[in-house]
Amino acid sequence: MERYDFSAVEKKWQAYWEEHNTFRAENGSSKPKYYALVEFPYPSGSGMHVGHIKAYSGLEVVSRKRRLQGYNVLFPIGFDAYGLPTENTAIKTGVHPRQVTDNNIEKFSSQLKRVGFSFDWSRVVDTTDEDYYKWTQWIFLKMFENGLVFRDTTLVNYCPSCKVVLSNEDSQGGKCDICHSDIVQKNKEVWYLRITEYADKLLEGLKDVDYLPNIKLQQENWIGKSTGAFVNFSIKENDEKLRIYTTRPDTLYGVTFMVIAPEHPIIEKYRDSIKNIDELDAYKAECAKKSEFERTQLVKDKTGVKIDGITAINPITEKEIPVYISDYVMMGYGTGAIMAVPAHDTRDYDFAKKFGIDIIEVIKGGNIAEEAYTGDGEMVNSDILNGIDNKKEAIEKMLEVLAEKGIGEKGVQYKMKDWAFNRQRYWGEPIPIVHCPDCGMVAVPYEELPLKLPPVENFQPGSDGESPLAKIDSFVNCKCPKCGKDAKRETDTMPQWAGSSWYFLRYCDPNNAEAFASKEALEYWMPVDWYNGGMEHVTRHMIYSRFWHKFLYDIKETNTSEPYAKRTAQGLILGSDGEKMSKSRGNVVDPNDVVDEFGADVLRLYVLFMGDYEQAAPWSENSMKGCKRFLDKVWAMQEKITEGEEYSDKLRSAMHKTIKKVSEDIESLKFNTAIAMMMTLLNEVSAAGSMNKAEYRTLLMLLNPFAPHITEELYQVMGYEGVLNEQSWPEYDEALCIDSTIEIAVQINGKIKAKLNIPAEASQDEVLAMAKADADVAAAIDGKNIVKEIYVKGRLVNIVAK
RNA sequence: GCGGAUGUGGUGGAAUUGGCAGACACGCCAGACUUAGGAUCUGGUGAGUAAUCGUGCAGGUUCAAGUCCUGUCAUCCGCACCA
Repeated sequence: MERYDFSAVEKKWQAYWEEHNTFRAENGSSKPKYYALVEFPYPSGSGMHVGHIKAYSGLEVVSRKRRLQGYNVLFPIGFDAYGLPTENTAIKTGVHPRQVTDNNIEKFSSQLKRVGFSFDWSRVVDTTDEDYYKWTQWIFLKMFENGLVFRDTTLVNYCPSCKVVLSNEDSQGGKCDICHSDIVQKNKEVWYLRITEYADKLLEGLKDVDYLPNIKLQQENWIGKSTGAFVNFSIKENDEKLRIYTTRPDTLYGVTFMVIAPEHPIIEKYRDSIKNIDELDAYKAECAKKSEFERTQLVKDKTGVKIDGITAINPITEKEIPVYISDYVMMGYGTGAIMAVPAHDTRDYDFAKKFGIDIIEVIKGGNIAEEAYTGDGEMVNSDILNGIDNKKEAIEKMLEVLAEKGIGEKGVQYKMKDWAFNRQRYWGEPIPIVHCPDCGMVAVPYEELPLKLPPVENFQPGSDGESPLAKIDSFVNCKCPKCGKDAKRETDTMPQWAGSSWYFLRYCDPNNAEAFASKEALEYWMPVDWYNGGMEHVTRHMIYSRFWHKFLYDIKETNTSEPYAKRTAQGLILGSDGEKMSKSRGNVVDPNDVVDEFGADVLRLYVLFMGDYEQAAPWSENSMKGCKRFLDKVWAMQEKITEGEEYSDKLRSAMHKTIKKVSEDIESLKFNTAIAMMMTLLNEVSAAGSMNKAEYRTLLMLLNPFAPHITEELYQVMGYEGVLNEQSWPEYDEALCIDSTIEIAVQINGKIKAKLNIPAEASQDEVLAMAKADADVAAAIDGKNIVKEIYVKGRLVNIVAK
């Protein structure tokens, strides 16, 4: 036997798979289909790190197992290549983003191929490819046609460093998701997708899918549905109604003031009749200086200014109440105005204390002299509601009253906001809209798609927040598709998330020139059976892509309402220092280095063995050695294989148990214990001296999805028939997983006193008799009364004696 | 503040869901083979001399608790003045 030359063997089988198109998925096959999807990478200049490898290895194992189980498997890969880092590289180096992208994709592909992933390389998609983004634009136009696209001038999240407007999702925590600079607020006209129209559908759809519970929860929280009421408060000085949203209509009797956001339009409208307008303007200016992040920090010390000239009337008590502006009320949620109930809301309480406003208790149960009471209880000081429970009855009753009097109605609000859909940068899909002075916004005709990204000299964005495209006259100036007059093209591009919102559909039929995918292909492949990716994409990419897919379903372009039947998430690989891997910390591990030193099979095995797949785990080169040793032992075992077409008596139950464990653990992402079980089997074999041909063959089959190169090679070396990847997954028999003799523990009063080898079939009485015959046990119960005897089949005996 | 997760040997982590805690692996110790070992093989390895004690901490339920209940602490990750 020669020493295992992993490098040569891995190259050999990778070449074989490529030559034989081993992992090509077949459209229209009669086999059952299985669609396993992993998140396609952003091809950055630094290449992949081992985190990518872990992210793909999970469904890689599932895919290889499914093929052995007789499925026609679609396990595709592609590149989500539009985005700022590439463009920034282009600006810095002067190399065109197209070239940068091609180089990076090349690098990523070669890294992936070296690991031996069984992707269908004939279906690679690249979101920056004209044949791909043609359909991204096409879907955008369909949305435009269906009223889901609009422009609005609002305060937007703007990153001064990247010079782009960001969505809420991209500016969480007040930091730019790309460069981590502080976000500032800017008034700008930008594009939006009306994702809020799908809020309910996105929420409802979660009932029908198999996502991990915490993934569902995160999405639910992100959508943030709340139910309550809209109530109109009259203004004493004029005919205006101040409309508010509340989830607590039960507390209307406790409303002692109102607060509106500093940007609330009512201030501008009644500017002339507000006596302290200078003071309000000064406060507004003060607020505008704060970043969104500062403003949303929960602060105990509330600020605000009373509006002198606008007084509201509580529609239930008909009492006059003051109106304040304060930055703790946001224009972006509800109506930008609130009714304040200081007795039962901590923010209103803080504000009332500071400004000396009345606090009226309307729900019993707390001590409002000390703090706001936000719990439930019996209504007081509330006229018609007195004495009833606030949750059970008061809300319902108040809603009836509001409806009767015509001053309010039931309402629903979402935390999710419409999707700011634009970047003022070059490297993205051009938005296919023309601005015509007469016709307004006009869609580029479908037959003119793709609207190609024009070549430019200078990718640097304008300092005024204009896209570099705005500087190219030949691109900007065009004719209106509707009336033919001179018009101007939109120069914003789409945000990074656009291309990834539908890529899983393109994989089904990647070369289709007539449609984003054929109906037949979608019918056959969709939905994705299992989607695995990172937790960080649960509230962005996942929500966006579900939205696009649901829209396409509604216009009858797709056949399933949900794109992903099942979703799981892998844990991060941390650096060996226990910190998140990052270039700046210098703890990044390059898969190429590992493949060079240990081989692809060891890398694959280790990323799955290092811990719970769904949990974060630190990288350890030492631990990886264990995987290397295991594969070396599997290799060395070839010399000790004896003849035998059936499992031997000695190893039969071990074989069945191993098949069962590995088969089941793969399905529940418990790769670490699946691998441990195979190691255990090999240890047992080493102790027994040998295994036979049938047993070895099964071990190779089970190990194949994890370590495909070495197992294929051994399969060939051993002279088994055909190639391994064309065989079938081993079967097990539940009945044969049981050993004939088992060891059980004997406890006296819960303490272990002895171990006993018994026949598996022994009855309770027989086992107890055997237990009592044991010398240690007999000594322990000598002279005591046996109170209770418990036998847990196959596990233990517990005798309670006093 | 709200929500979620996690807490087990020197380390990464197992534990059939209430039934022998520490599988598997790393590391370490001893031995073998070697001119050599950061290679390989064999054995040992939670703590304690012992009885015993041990799953973040304090209680509780149970014949039996890492697992269930109550309280509490710590770490990590989301969201964050959401009316």
